[in-house]
Amino acid sequence: MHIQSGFRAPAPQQVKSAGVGQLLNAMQPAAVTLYAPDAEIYAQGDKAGPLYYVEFGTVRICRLTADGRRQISAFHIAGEVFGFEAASEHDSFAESVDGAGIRVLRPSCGEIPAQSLLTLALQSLTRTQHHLLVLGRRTANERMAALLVDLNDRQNGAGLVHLPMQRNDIADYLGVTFETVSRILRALKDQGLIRMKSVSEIELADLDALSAMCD
Amino acid sequence: MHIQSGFRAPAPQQVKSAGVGQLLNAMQPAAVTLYAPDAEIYAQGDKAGPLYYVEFGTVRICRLTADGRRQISAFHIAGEVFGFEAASEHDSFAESVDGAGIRVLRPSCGEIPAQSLLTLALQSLTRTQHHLLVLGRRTANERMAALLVDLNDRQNGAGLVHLPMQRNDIADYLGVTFETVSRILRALKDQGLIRMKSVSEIELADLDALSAMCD
DNA sequence: CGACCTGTTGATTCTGCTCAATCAACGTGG
DNA sequence: CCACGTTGATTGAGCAGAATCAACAGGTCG
Repeated sequence: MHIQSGFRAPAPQQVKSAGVGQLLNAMQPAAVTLYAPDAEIYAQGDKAGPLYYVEFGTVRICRLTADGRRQISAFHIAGEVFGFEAASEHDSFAESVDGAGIRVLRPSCGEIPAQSLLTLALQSLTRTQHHLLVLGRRTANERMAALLVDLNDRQNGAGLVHLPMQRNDIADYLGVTFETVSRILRALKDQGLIRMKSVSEIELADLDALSAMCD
Repeated sequence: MHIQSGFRAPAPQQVKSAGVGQLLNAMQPAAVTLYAPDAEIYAQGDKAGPLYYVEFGTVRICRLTADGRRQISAFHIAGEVFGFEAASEHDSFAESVDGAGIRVLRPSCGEIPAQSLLTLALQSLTRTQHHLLVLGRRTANERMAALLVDLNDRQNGAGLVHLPMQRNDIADYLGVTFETVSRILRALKDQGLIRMKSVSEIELADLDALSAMCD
């Protein structure tokens, strides 16, 4: 369930990803829709086509195995676009993580600007390939470090990382269990690499060391 | 080192992936270049731009961690196109697995057909996301089953799979060690799911069971 | 207050890695 | 033709990292 809303973005400076600007111009975004935490944005099997622009909040893109194991392939934060798919139906599904504001971009008048869409798809591909390396060849500690460094880069880069998602989501993104996430954070804290201001606020005390852990 | 060659494709029926046809027409492919096994096609840091069409043989797309661990993000076989990248430089590298014949597609006359390129990029993204699920949430047995079923689909689908790559490559694609690959194949054989005609020829004795292992 | 949810921590198990030996296939040179 | 070295695949023994099972603490909300 999602609620139409005239919500305005609380984000002070809206940093759009490269290529997003053109797309927004060409596709005249709809009003912002607010999705409650864990609300479904689109489901596996839904007709693909419209794209989604994150005004604020965080979105997770997921897949399930037949027996219910979940893998989150990406988190999308404010300023990013998601929802493009090769087939006519979505084969992954998207959910709001923490209450996200989304604008639907419909290919209504005129045609889809393939060029800027291509740019976004290639960026997404690059990041997914990088995540493959993380899941295939890194230890749990290194995976966690990779996430923290990545979030730091995508947030203000000031060394204070906000985790909008909970442990379960982090676990399913990193391909480990949530207990392991907890233990890894504890270990990183004990090593002095991070300081935990709160459950969802982490200070990267030694950014160099963390970066070195993930290339 | 690669040798210019007037090689002709030994593949009897050349099955092009969806979207490839248009691209080939628009980009007038160059002559086939033969790459010896393990020969580099492009390196990390190389200027990106040209695309590559696999005439025959197999190509691997790789990334390395700082300490040398390798992850293969994809194998490309005859009829597929690879080499598109978001940035201006490749951040992964491509090598011939078994002696591959490659045509370079240069965006020479006219501009790149963004629409068909987008189709390919999205297909690549979909497959990479699916592979993420395999690496993040599947056991070694399931990963091997996934590869066998995938190769079977992309080859003739007749239940007799040819492995053009060696154990080391399989391991780095599946995110396990080559010893584990060996053991898994042994286990699948003992369970009667596969029969090993040779080191590189595997008969899928129970395709249903193998498919069930990976959704 | 009690039920519930999230996160943390502990004890134990197990999957897959590491280290290592063996074997088969091949090519080379005497 | 055969001894030798090399390379890839298989197999074994022991270990370690992460999963599983389980208990518990803190916070929120009815």
